[in-house]
Amino acid sequence: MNEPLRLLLVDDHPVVRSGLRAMFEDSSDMLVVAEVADGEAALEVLRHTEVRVVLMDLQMGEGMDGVTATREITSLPDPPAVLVLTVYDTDADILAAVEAGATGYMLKDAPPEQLRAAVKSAAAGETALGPDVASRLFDRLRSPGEALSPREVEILRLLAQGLSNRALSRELFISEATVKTHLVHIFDKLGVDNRTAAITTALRRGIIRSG
Amino acid sequence: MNEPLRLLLVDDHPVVRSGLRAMFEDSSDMLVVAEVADGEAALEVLRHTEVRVVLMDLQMGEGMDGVTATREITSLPDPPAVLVLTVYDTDADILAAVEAGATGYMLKDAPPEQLRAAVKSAAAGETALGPDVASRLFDRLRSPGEALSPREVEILRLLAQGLSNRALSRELFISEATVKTHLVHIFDKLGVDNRTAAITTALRRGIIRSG
DNA sequence: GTTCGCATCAATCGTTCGGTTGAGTTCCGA
DNA sequence: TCGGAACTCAACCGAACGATTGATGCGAAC
Repeated sequence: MNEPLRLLLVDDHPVVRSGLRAMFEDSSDMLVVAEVADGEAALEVLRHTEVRVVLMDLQMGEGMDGVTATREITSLPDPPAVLVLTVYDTDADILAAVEAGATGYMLKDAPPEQLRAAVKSAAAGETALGPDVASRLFDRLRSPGEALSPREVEILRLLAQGLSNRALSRELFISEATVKTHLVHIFDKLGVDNRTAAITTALRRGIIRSG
Repeated sequence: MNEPLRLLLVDDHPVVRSGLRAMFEDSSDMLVVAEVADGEAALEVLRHTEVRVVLMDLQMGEGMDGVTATREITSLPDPPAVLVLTVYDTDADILAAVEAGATGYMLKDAPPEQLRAAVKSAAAGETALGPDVASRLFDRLRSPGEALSPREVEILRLLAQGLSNRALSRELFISEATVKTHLVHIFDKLGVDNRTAAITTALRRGIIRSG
């Protein structure tokens, strides 16, 4: 362990970047070689600088978002490890990051030692998950949670536009009775009992997206 | 300006706290006298320590949330200024903080100089608002009768949790009739005719956030 | 000192929603 | 070929929702 671990910080908040920098500069075995505010800049740095671990925020106001950047980075030849560092532990974010090739997923409320340990794990190619994250992933895998059928997702998507049952039926060329049947199944699978709760739950789980 | 400005940092993220600390320690005219992770701890510190400005995060995983803490702090005798520092600029967050007595409202993606300037403004008793925040508030004041009232935003926020009218009335200690009246106004102002459409419209406009 | 916005409550009424039960189709895999 | 999952439809009913009308108190603005 002669050479320090070379890190790249990607976060759109100056406050967070300087906090991370301070945190890692305490360790003589780590070196922050650059810090940038978005995905494009991260890729640019990686083009001409050797980096072992990228600390990646997911939500970035403008520019390339974290998931996209992670996907791009991990598809590079001889890529650095990407350790996602975010404030959200929602299923949608976690799954998206893991699917994009993230080596680890930590929450920003983690204590400094945990973060440093996670960076070292990531550098060694090991998966590093925060405690909450690990349990959440585990829950998900253990109980498939009754996956929604394609038709049900379609209903949910339109439901989130604020359509009534009648409007839904017209949009999908089915009867209102069928719409209601689908809704019953959706409510059941999501563990809710009305359409508004269904929408927020679906958004949280990443089943649908708003916008 | 002999004595440095005494600051208290309240944020549940160690990373952010150390980032803020680093940011303010660069200025010899500011001094971080303590940093804590939740509202209760903040109040405890204030009991025996003189502080001029409190840097307050709104979202804190456990313990007293930022709005409540702000309300408590500003109701103290000879209270310090509370400068809210968060990542969200939705009407719901901003209005709640202002109602609670916050002196300023800044976003975490603000550059260091802006943050330091905001702290000084707050210490002088002046309101300090981030650019996006200011324009949001400005829009409201410019068009009264069209923008949602604080109460309406509050209703909307709970509505997005999937609560029924009855549940809303219980949560807010008002009658179901009043809830319905608010909903009528909300629907009217948002140009929708049901609660699900109201939620998605409010999310899209940044009036509330999901999660 | 009156107007206006805001928040509160009440009563009524038609509509929509959600729960229940039951049943027909197709299609795929065991 | 049998069974199950997915999608479809129907009828019923109580509960929740949304629209309407009307009313009170309060504070800030003008």
